[in-house]
Amino acid sequence: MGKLDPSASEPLYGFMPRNVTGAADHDLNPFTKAPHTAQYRKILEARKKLPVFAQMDDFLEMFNKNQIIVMVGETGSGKTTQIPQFVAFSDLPHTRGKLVACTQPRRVAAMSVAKRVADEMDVQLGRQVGYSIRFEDMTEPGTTFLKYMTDGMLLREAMHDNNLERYSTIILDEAHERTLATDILMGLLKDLAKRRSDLKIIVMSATLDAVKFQKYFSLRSEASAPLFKVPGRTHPVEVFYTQEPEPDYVEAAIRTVLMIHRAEEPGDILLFLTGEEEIEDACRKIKIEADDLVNQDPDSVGPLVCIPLYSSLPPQQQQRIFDPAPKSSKEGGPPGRKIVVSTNIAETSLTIDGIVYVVDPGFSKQKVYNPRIRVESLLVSPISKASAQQRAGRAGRTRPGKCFRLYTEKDFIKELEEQTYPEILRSNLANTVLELVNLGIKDLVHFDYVDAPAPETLMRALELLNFLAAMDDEGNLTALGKLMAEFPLDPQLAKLLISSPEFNCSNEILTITAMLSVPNVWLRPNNQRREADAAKELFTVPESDHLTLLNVYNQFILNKWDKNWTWTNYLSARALGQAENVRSQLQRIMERLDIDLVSLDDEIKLFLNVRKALVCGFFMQVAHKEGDKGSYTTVKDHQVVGLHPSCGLKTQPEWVLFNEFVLTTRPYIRTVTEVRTEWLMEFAPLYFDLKTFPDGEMKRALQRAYNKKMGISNPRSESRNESRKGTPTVEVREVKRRRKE
DNA sequence: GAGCACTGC
Repeated sequence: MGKLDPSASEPLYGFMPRNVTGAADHDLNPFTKAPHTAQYRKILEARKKLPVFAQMDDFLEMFNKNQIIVMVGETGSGKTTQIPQFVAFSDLPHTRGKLVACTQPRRVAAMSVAKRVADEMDVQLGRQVGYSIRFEDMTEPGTTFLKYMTDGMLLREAMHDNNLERYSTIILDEAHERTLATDILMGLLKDLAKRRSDLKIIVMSATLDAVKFQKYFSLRSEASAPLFKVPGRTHPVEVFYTQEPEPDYVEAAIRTVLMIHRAEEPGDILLFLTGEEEIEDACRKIKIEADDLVNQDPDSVGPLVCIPLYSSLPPQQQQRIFDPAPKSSKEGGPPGRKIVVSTNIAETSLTIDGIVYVVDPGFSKQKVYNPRIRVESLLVSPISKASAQQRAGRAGRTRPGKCFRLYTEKDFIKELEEQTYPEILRSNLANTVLELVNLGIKDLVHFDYVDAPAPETLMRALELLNFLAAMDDEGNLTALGKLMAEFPLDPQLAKLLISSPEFNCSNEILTITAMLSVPNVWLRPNNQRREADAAKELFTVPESDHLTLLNVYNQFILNKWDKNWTWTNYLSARALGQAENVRSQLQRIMERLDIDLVSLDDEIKLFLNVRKALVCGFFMQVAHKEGDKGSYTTVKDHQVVGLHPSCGLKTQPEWVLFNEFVLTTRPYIRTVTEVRTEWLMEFAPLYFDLKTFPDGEMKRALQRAYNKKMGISNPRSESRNESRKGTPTVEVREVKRRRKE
């Protein structure tokens, strides 16, 4: 029992901060003062069986004595639900108007864990226990004292409160996943711990990274942060390797799956492949071969269903992974089996119960960043040992299982990296650098990273921010940069949005920005490509894919009453709904920052202005047509690229501005708008400074435009919206306010 | 004439 003293004043109920034991066994709920429900007692019994529960007193002792703890617990230890509760009982944050925060890399995890913990504590979700994720704040200020949140959300909060004063303890969960946000938070918290001796920090991770984190979080150079260990609770998984390397991993995977189906005990199979196309293809082949097997030998081979799983699948189809395995085709016949063929989404984000066999070819698509040409691309690469272990673990969630690795044991030991490269080493950091500078970190190169990014990556980010006029030459954030950091957008998009009132089209740019921030809205089912392309054609604005996106969004809003509209037009209702959500969030931020929402009545002029505005954000992503084979060369980087086949442009204009550079079968630029030479020189004079261009077609084109401009002499353009001159002044003419919600 | 690993604000 805790130190219950009935005379003590509420709401402490006799608890002493940092001195609580046996916190769960009271008759009354100390937070609501209501008697505990029967459900509470029942859940409490289950909690008591968790490995971590037995270590509560040990944990509290270590927690009370130390400012920073590194904690490891394998799956099934209960750390994510229990540790934050132990901390809350020790901190009693509500008595001091503070909160305990626990971060998660994913939204669903933050939501579902918060719900579970609210039940465990016998309180209503959103009151004492809540969660906070983008678009949804399920907390009650003044009441909530235990908050689960996404790591990105805590990073946003840090921008407005550098000391994170509201929190008594911050718990970073799943730190081993090394998301960009977690990595930045680790750096910030390490520094913050020195300034706020009252703040406690717990870093929770899988076993392999613990020593690295312990060393990183040693506040005094001699002592590592203490480690608290909790055993996991999973079933054993037997691991098999191939004798020889497999030349074709998809073929080998299909063979292995069928071998399991024929020869192994009942139990579902999880096969990891790398992407949508590969998965759909493998499912087709498995289905054909399995049907063959059943036909040949119906007495010993049962039916098999093959279920694809990847993130772009509609939620309804994703749900199919929870369907039970098929029944025997006849009474007393061989049992059926379910096989899920999945991307990495089944490695961490989604858990499928009943999986007994895992087939792991050892590959996944991974993001890589090339700072030289500023391109992020996806590459099929070997996974890490940690990842292979995680995959194998998926076979042992309900009972002992087996994992078939389609590579040799020698390759596993010698060739696979220990850990997946952290995201911070594989990403374009333009956004992150803007965030860090906004957080007051000026010396980005010497910031205390867990793993420091390549200096060239940081230089590229700084260069971009400088060209966008977000930072001055001394590395300080400009007024414009401050505004840009307020938006959850890439710097180019933020700059575009902030510049758009100058062109009287901020309502339209707001829509385009939202559309560019969500997944692809165009659906193109394999067997209906022609119909889908024809449907898309009807929305196409010939000179600009950006305007096409604007058009689609506006039509979507006009037809919202029609449930079939998206479907008949081959559009993703999910993505369009997300765009609507993002748009309203961005609009709220614009209103808060007093950025005007304006439009023009004249559509021709409006569309021209939208294209001009695009130049203000994307002048660094422009390509010039070279030769007559339809190929383009990007400005400054001189990459030869083609217009992506999805591009709606009817001609091949001399200059195009693009949203992204994708490296697939060949280099493509995607989501493209035709722009004019004089716009480039007028709205990005420093980037398109003739002196900086080598001789060639591009320079000659710029020279022609320059001569023409000098000929007609336009003094106004000299002073207009120079790219390094900070916030553009807003001119409002012919304006009407629209969509004022 | 092609794709979208997965997250997050």
